[in-house]
Amino acid sequence: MGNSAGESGSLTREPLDAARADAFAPMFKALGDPVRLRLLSMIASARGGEVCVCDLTGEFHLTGPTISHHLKVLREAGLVDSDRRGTWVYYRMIPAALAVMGTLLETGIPV
Amino acid sequence: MGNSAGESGSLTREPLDAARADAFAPMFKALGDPVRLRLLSMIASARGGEVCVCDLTGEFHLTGPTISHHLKVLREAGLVDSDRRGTWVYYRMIPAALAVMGTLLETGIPV
DNA sequence: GCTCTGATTCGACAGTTCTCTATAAATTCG
DNA sequence: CGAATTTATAGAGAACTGTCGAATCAGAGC
Repeated sequence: MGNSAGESGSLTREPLDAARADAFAPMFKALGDPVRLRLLSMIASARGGEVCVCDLTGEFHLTGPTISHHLKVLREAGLVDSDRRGTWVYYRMIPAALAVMGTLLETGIPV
Repeated sequence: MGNSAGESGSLTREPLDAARADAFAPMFKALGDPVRLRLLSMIASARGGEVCVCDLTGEFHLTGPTISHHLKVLREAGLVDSDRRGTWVYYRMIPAALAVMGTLLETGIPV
């Protein structure tokens, strides 16, 4: 890839350059809202690897359009993908995205 | 700790409840800005474990107050801590915070 | 085709955020 | 003390965000 921020990609190894920061920040930003964090968690932990929007909406005291908006933010951040099957729309996680973020946050300190 | 979201804490294991989402979202939100992502990276990767604000400011095309604002956001999110020694203020990472976030993002899928 | 249901888009509004300038606080040094 | 330096706070303005209600789009089934 030829980047200058280390192959491990960890934030703690060396300073992130501006271009990479611009690329990664939107992912963190997408998770920076409690509703989206729960949505992603529901999607990521769903049995079968995907979940219907109809099963997400009821878990929040929010209208459909608002849930739809948050799902769009997650989608545009590259964290999830969706596809329609008949009447319903199913969302699934993009595992590589979470992996990238997780790698960025590695401290090298055992938890 | 007696939580209901699993000891591993991973987002992918089971859905995050609202209270935990409220607790964790601000950390992600704090990293959701490219300037703060770079600031945290500079702080986290600094030799000696800490860095003087005077060494951060020059790396951005932003005024001092703006950098100060972003550092405050990182501090209030619990990601960094600061202390003044003489004229200068030094910031250092709180490693446990990054570890918590990293654990949340674990997919169980080897990178 | 018409209607019903599920999901998204549109338009609006209150609240928040990012940035700046100006000012203030903390500390050192003469 | 007074001046210089470094960092933080206060206040303001433009831009963005989260939420809603209304309208629209996509399919299923009569």
